[in-house]
Amino acid sequence: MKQTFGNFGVTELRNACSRCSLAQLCLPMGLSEAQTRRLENLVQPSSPLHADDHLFRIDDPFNSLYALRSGCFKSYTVDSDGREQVLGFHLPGEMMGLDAIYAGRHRCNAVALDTGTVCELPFDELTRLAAEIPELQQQIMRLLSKDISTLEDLVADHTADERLAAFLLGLSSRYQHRGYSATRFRLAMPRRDIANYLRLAPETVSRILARFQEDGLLAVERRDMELLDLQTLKAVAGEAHKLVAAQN
Amino acid sequence: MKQTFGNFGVTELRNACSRCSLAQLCLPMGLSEAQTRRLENLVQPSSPLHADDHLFRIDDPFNSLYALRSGCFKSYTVDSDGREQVLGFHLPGEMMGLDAIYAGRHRCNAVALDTGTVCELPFDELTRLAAEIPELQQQIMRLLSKDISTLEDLVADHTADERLAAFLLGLSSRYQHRGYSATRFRLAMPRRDIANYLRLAPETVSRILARFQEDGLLAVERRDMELLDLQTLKAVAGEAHKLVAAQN
DNA sequence: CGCTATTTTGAGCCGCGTCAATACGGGTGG
DNA sequence: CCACCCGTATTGACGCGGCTCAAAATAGCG
Repeated sequence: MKQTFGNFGVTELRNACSRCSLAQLCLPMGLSEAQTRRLENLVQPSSPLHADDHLFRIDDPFNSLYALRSGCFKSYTVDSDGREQVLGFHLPGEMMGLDAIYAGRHRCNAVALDTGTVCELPFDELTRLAAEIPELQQQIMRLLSKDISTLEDLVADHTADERLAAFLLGLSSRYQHRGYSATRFRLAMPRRDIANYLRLAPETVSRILARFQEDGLLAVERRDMELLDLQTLKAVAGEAHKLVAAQN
Repeated sequence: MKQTFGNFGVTELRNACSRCSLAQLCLPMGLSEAQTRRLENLVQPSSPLHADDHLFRIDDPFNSLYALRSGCFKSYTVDSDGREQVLGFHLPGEMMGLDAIYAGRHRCNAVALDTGTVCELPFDELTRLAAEIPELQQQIMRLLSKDISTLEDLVADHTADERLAAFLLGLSSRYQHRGYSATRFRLAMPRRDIANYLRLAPETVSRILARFQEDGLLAVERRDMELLDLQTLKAVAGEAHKLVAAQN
């Protein structure tokens, strides 16, 4: 029974916000049942992306926002010297492409770090619906504003220790909100990407992780991370604990 | 004739977007004459702020966005160690408070660097109007998205030279858009604030300015700045030339 | 005309980047 | 099942950009 055809498939492909477990983290947050159904009608079907598949690239015309449904994505720019600048990691329920609204073209690349699916939201339809549903308009603005807050935290100049501790705590918190363990998780990204995101060298990340492990703050084995002392990690992160390490 | 009373004053106090020279940079951008008049009806009168006057502070409840009408403002946070983190400098026509939408409370302080006036826009009224005027809804989202783009540029890790050159070019461009000289302007902020914004030490900013001057790229005397070689400055700024050095 | 804040200049140092070598691990083919 | 390969991660040695500390110039202001 591997293949089912007929009009059965159409509703299968369409991502139904009203039945999505992420609804309370994602765009439908705060919307009524009826409003959510109107929103889900504009979600475009999309097939899964695999590791290294790009969702969009710099200068692509901006037509849609994307909500991540499963998997983990990375957004990044490439500067004039050809060097990558990681802007954020995205977990299920988070939006991608928000920075493209202003210029009308994508300002960064978005690539899958593992297999995942996205919900495509055509922007003109979305804004039309937002004009009719005040709660949706409000929610879009809140998501945009949240991205600004996150980036404001990221630009603050902190030491390498503070940045890394804050990054791990941010991931922890985001996994927890999604129903996963706050203390044990698998890093979807290589050290190089973590380092780049935090504006550090990969060697520095490696050394600090080793030291945190010596100090009993965590246990890390390649991509497998276990946070052992959240209290001290928060102290190390200092003010940077607000660095939720997400968004664009 | 220094004092005029009576109902004459009421319309004086109200800031009329339709007669404001900044309309094409600010929120009314892209709005029709009629739409602009509806917008200006919700602008709250406000008296001028002087240097060091705060427009809002961290944790103040968020009720309004503010558009700068004249003067120059600085937004900044204070971390757990009591150290300032400058988030941006704001010129006339730019918005302040956008990062507060998400949390419902202000996430930064906004302070006047010199005497200036702002237009207060009550956020609930603004969103109500935005639901009726699609162009306004669009414009608000564009401004939010622009802030994200600006911060994305700021987080990129560049050398001190690149950062400072990009900062000066960003100011130049913003002054030019407002009808002022692109090459001669007065810095509204002390070195300390410039350095903090660029995540550098004030001494570093001072030294680099001295070197830029030796190299004939600019002439600077305290707050008075003249850019002499935009071409080379752009080359120094490299990719960072997009750092418009503004917004939140 | 002194007082104070700002800016500049100098000297030394340290956190983190760079370079280089090694270790590890997962995948592939024999 | 093992040998090999190659990308990822770790570890060590060293250098440098920019920070810190200190002090001198300069300007604004009462």
